[in-house]
Amino acid sequence: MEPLIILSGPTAVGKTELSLSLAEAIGGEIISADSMQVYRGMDIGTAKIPFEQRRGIPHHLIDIRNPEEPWDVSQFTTEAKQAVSEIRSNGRIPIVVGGTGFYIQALIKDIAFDEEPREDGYRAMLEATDTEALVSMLRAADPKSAESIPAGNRKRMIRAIEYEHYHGEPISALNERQSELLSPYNYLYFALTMNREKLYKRIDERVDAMITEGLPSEVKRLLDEGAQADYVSMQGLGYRQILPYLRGECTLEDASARIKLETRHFAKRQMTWLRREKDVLFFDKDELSEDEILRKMISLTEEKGIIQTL
RNA sequence: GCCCAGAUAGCUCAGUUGGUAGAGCAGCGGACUGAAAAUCCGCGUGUCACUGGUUCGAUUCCGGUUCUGGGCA
Repeated sequence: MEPLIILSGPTAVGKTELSLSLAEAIGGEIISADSMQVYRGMDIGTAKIPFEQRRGIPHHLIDIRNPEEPWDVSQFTTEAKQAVSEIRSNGRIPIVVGGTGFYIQALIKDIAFDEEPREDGYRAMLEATDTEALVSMLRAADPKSAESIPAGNRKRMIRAIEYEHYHGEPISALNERQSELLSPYNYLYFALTMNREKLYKRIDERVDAMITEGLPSEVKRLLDEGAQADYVSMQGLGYRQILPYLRGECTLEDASARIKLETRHFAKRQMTWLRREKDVLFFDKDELSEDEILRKMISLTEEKGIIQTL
């Protein structure tokens, strides 16, 4: 089985810093599991680590798309798997680092995504359909999903209907089948945590720093280069909330407060996700120093046979 | 100093024709299989400022006190 290390945790908990030390210690390369750092030119708002600070460690899946290009789990698993084999062929250890739990799940379970003719306008049709009609369509296409997806969640209803339309099978059946998949990786899933109040404070400080470093001009530059508000990339935290400010609809303070608030909500959702995932090994930064965490991670890595001790 | 209006959940406020109260936001919990930094679901006891009075019963009515706005001097 291919070895794989995962390092996750809520935003602003300190994943990036630790990932560098870990990679140095075990001869690893980093694969970013971050849905926003893939975009070029979106640096400040995504807290992307500048090239000069990477200590020579190769980082994969960062700056690989332009803001107008769509990016999703399916593309992530394809490219992440390529990165894994590339890293392995160099005799190094892949370390997946990031806060997008959905991507990590798809990768470690090796979920297969079949081709879909996405450009046929079917989704656009569903998006224009009113909620009540969507509910009936979903009941007909996939009664199980109709029960588990709340009618308020149009996005997931649309996906379930769309999936059945393309594949002739309910998405709930696919999920059941794939939930039993065994991972092809010999992996360790690490996650950092921290006292909530402290984490929220770090988020606030980080947002203030982003504003100081010029987040508004970064967003303005993206717009000047043609970015549209409805791009997936422009839904990112820190980007979405700066748009009304640039349109003169609110003050910078309002926008900043909004980013802080929504980033805190996001961190909370990330924690919910991680708590539910099986095999996650949590490291509490309030109880352990950076060094202690690193040492523990390394020894677990040895025990698991991911790296050999000399 | 006088007049007026307020004082209810962490915040902004609604309400109770007298039977001890409820929204939004925040906060907390949860879901999540091709947008996931997305999208969605659930959770509301708090000396109803304090203090006397009327009343079977007051957060609600009346008096006083304190505080906060606004106005007049």
